[in-house]
Amino acid sequence: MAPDQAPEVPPEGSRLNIAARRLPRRFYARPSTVVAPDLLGRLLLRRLDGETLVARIVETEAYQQDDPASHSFRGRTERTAVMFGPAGLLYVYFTYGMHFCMNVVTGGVGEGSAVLLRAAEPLDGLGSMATRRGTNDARLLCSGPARLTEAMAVGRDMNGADLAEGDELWIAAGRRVPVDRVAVGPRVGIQLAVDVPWRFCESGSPWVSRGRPAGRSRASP
DNA sequence: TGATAGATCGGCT
DNA sequence: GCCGATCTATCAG
Repeated sequence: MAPDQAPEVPPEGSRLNIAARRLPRRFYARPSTVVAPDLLGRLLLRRLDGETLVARIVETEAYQQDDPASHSFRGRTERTAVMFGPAGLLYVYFTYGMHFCMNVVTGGVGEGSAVLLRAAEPLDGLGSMATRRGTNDARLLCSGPARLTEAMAVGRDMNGADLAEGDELWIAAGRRVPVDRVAVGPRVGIQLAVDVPWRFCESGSPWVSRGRPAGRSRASP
């Protein structure tokens, strides 16, 4: 820990207070390109075995149906059905034969839009996350969509979970990242529609995934 | 420190 | 069959 950093640690009570405010369904019932940047700084909470894991969202990506890179692009299938459901549901998919990623469904029913949760800053339950991730490096716990999903113990069984009402997984208001500290860039791992800058992350955050927006990468000591 | 290949399997062409 | 909203290990410099 660097003494010169002097991070402002909020009192326990204030953190709990912030964490208690669950985002309502209407928060998600907006265009994915609006919800995605608005999710930065929010708190992702997971109740697991009597413990509550907490992670602060620092990176997201927006997807829409008229988007060749979106799973919903080719219309509704059994796999992508949740994406076409009501806003606030969780869409979990399996990829590359070994990884799960999680999205929050946005917009209206039948719209097929969602926001991919790409990275977060672990706040509580680090031990539990570390065990599942198989590493003690805090930066490697949630800095990537599949990493975040594994750290939060989200799997296929969580597909379709309701973040607006369920008690296993939800998102609390936290503190929104100011617009001037939101960095925008092209999405990661996408071959199509690379010109669409729908990736959002907290500027300068050490918790974002690798493959940062090209251009500014201020050297780290 | 940075780039590259391999792992591994479900969904879609 | 092929490719993918990824991660990790390994190799080169």
